[in-house]
Amino acid sequence: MQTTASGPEQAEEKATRTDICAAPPPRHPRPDGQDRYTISEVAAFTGLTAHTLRWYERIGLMDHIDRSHTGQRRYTNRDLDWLDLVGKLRLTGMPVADMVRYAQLVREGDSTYEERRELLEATRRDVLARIAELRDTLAVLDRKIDFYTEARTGRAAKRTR
Amino acid sequence: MQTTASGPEQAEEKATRTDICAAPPPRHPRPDGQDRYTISEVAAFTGLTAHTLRWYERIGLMDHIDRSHTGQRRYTNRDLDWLDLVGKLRLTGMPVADMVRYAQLVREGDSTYEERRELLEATRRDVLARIAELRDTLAVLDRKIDFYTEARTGRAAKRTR
DNA sequence: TATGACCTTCGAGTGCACTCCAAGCAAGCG
DNA sequence: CGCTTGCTTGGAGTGCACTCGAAGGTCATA
Repeated sequence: MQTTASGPEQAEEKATRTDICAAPPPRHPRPDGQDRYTISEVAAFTGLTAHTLRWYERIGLMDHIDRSHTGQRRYTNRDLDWLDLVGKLRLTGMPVADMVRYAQLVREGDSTYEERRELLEATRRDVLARIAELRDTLAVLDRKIDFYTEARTGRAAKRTR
Repeated sequence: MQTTASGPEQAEEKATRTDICAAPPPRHPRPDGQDRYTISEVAAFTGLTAHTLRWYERIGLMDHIDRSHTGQRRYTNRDLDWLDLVGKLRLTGMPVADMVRYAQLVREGDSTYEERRELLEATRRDVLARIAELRDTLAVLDRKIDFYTEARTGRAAKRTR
């Protein structure tokens, strides 16, 4: 389905994993035009490794990717959109098996709309819950950071770990 | 491994591990009073297994826990507080190794305040970033859910909340 | 005094999500 | 032509965070 206006933060996170550079959004402009990207182009664009892209295909997380006359993978913009969604779902902590399930439903056609909606709604609830947890954690972190900051500036406070 | 009799705490542990349900606080009231909890009490309270609690101690994520005269672990309220923090940090995706590092700093005493503060601030930034990512993902999910919902009702209401 | 729940240790096993390897084919370049 | 680079495959290896097993000790209750 549609792409997103989604952000550089995905590419950025991936980049952080491989290089240590974090400053400028290393957003590879999607090489628009011909809709037939090699695996290394897609790797550069998504931040995933070529190994991982092949693995995604093997486990059924992606449809069989189109091949060139010599058997090399040629990814389409549609594939890139799908990878974008997969990246987002991955951020939510959704297990790969569940994403594979969703991919299967998509392959099975329109009759699976209802089940897809349910799966997405369950995911949505998870995301909401996780955001709440993180906010909670943030409050704890802030309290501790305050403690250490105050200790630094000389004020006494009670001992925390 | 014939532990069927201890039903409630096992069921509880399973539940905590599988659903990340956040609605009703399933908070075991902390058994206040004597400050000397057995490992299974702590397991029931935290949702971790006894195995995991021993493992945390082995890897240095917890101080050496006090023992009874027969060598059994006796956890204090202070240990419970620490486990609470560990649980929160775990939710942020912080690697166990980093938590061990923090635990070491705590053991090393007041001179490590500054480093602890830095570690916590880095974590805080991570948490903020993750919340932003999740919000972004939520927007994508909502758009897709809308699509499926409209497909079902043949064009209908838009989602609120 | 014996049963059975619960505890101890160390070390090995599990599941997930990659991550890498080896062998081999194909294309572009000097 | 040989060299380099990059792609293909199936299968094996890695790192993390647990998770479990085996062998045995302890303790309250019947």
